[in-house]
Amino acid sequence: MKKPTDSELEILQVLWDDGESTVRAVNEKLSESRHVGYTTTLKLMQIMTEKGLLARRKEGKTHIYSPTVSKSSTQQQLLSKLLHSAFDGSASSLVIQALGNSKSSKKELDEIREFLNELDKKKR
Amino acid sequence: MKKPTDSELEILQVLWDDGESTVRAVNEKLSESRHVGYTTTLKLMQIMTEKGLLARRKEGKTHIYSPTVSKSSTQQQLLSKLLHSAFDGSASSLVIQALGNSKSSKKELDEIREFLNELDKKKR
DNA sequence: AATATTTTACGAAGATTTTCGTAGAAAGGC
DNA sequence: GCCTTTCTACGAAAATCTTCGTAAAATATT
Repeated sequence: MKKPTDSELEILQVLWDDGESTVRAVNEKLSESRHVGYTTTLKLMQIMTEKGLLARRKEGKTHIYSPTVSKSSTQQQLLSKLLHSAFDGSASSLVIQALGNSKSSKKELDEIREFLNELDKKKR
Repeated sequence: MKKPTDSELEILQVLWDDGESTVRAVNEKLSESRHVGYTTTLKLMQIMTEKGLLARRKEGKTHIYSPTVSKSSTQQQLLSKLLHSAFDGSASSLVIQALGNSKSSKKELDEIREFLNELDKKKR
């Protein structure tokens, strides 16, 4: 499956957050942060359906769209792309960069430590 | 500064690895992994110079190019973009995804743990 | 000096992504 | 039923990114 474009990702985010939605609903959500015409959103969602990123069913006169790809698998895909294109495939250097420049809370850092321990367990 | 495109990033990688280089050298490096015409690389590097991503000086008849942006700041830029577009700004979830799907060595994991401890120290 | 090679500059084609106008179909209100 | 609103389909313009052909300038070779 091909990587979603930036605009496509925006739409996926809305659908992951809100669940299946009409074009109108998605467009209104997007319009909160920037101007975007209704038919622009419509066209993108039609294209995404052709590509297989979205599925739709008809309800009355409108279509209701839902994602066919999961959030985590998409995140994985984008992350893996970045890992190889910008970090020479070194996950640890990516992770350290990510942590270095983000003000993560103590709680989040503990969460990560916990995760590291589990990984270790599996390794042993 | 605008995010480099995929092709631009490839070129930056060569220059970060090898240091300042001619178009020919960059093109040869790129050609190791995929076919790409000499003038294609030339054109891209000219555009990157216009954009301010590269600088060049003349030596004899050829130009010698060098990056004006650092690898780490570019990584940071791309990471931050991904963080917000795909991970709702949650660095910990990005990090956990990154670790979960990469087979990092014990040593790398320890490196990360070490980094977490330093972050904690600074937090206190 | 004539010829060949290398490099640059330019422009434009091709591909992809993003945007929206227009027309027509579908539904609802009067 | 007729008018208004909402939605879809289509096509194409605009923007960005990628690719390369061609020609001219600079240099090297013989």
